[in-house]
Formats: sequence, C-alpha cells, structure tokens
Amino acid sequence: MPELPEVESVVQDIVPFVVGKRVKKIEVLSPRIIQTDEKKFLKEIIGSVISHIERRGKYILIYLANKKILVVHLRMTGGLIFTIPEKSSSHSYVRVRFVLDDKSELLYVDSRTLGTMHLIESKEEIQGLHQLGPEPLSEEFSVEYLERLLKRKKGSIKGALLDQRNIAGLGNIYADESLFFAGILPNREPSSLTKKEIGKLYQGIRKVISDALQEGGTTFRDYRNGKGESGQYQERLKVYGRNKKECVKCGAEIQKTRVAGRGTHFCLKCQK
DNA sequence: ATAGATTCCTGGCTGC
DNA sequence: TGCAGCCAGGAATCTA
Repeated sequence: MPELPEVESVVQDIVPFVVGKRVKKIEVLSPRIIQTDEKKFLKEIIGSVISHIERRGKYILIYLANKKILVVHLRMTGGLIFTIPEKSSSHSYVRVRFVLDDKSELLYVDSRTLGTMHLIESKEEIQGLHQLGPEPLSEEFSVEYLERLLKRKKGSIKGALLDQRNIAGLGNIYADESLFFAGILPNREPSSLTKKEIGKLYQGIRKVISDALQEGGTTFRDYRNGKGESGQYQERLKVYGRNKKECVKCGAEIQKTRVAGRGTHFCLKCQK
C-alpha cells in the first residue's frame, strides 16, 4: 500500500533515469487506469520531454515540457518501474508502458488496477490533489496546526489522520504506527486529546514518516520501489499487521479492530 | 457541512 | 486437501 514514503521512494528511483527523456510511445494495456480521454492523453504525451517529477501527498506529478502534468496515483497496488527492453517482460501486471527515446521504459504496474492517471494543466483539476493538507515533514505542519485541526474534528483520531485534507500522505500503516508511538487509542475522539498527547502524536507522525523514508518504505505485500525492489520498514512495524502477536514494548497481545472503516492495530496496554 | 458507508479491483489468506 | 468466500484500503461518490 503505497503511502508517502513509498511514493517518495518511487519518485527518487525513477527521476535520474527518466527526467530529460522524450516519450516516444505509450502502450495502454488497461484503459481504466487512464482517466483523461485516451486519444488526448496519447496525443499530448507522445513526443513531449519529461522536465521534472515531484510528489505531493500520495500523488506523483510528472511535468512535461509542453506544460501539461501527468498525475499518477498508485492507490493500493500500483507502481512505476524504470526498466530496459531486455528486462521489460520480466515484470508482471504491466498496465501502461511508456517507451522513451533511448528505448528505455517506464512501466506502470498494478495488479488490482485501482490506480489512476490524469493529464491536466493545473492542479485544481483534481479535487483530491487540490484539497491536500500540509506535508507532514514541512514547516507548515506544526504542533499548533495539529492542535487547531483536532479541536474541531468529530469521529476518531484515526479517521482524522487518514483524511488527506488534514495531512497529506498518511495511510493505514503509518496512521496505526503513529498512534502507537503516541500511546493513543485509534478510536479516541480528536477533541479529547490533551496538549501533551497531541505533542507526542506530532512527534510520532514525523518520526514514523522520516524513518520509513530512510528505509525505503514498507513492503507489506505488493509494494516495490522504482527499481522493482522491496522496502525495509516492515521490519520496524510495531502494530500494523501484528494482530495477536506480542507488543514489542510491553508483551501484551496486539489487537485488531475496525476504526474509520479500516483494519486497525493497537496495544490496549500501551495506548490509552 | 461532515462523517460514515459503498464502490472499484484481484491475489492471497481463512476456514469449513 | 480443495476451494468458496472474505479481506486488503485510497479516494471518489453516495447517503444520512
């Protein structure tokens, strides 16, 4: 499940190999991925040079020299992998193939085909992208911001963390891990958190995200980076995917329930 | 306005 | 052991 650290890894891996190259050909193997009119999509991208690539939340923004932006969202099982023609056929679930001017290839792979691609002129054209909250590692995301935000939120703290309009890039894995770090139960009402708890949660979000970035993300099932390799952060997960296992901190049994419609992992003894 | 439910999809896991 | 059915969850869309 690509969240911020996984998407960032993908971007860092492909940038050195694709920026500056011209797209020569596109093969669309799963049309449902392409959300823009396909004819227009092909016409505008083929022949254009990739000028730079950035990540915003879980979105990948591929800027073309013709001022258009190719926006890729990996959703659950998507990935972008750079490869050469000799190795291209070894990759499974290729849904879109971008052939570059030096014959190298950028593959969009996605077993469940839930990922999306849009070709746009400005970010406002995609609501989810336009409405994104601050990046968790940016200055804009401060303890004060988090305090102000949580004061007015209903529902669960986990739901608030997953809402991309509040903070950009957290998904199910890092939401659970951040709450474990902070010692806060996922179903707590956001406005019930003390100032101290919010401080700890803020610290947890920053730590979990930056540690996962360092480890090249988490490969729980499907995730691969831009070179087709696994991440390493799964070895450092404290609660996610550890249902009925011993808590690494206190030895109690890790619980799994459903909060905000998502499988949610926590330690009843360490989180209050 | 906002929170929760539903939908998309397929590989892998669970349980009978 | 085999296989039907459930589960995984990001975000758009719906419903209350």
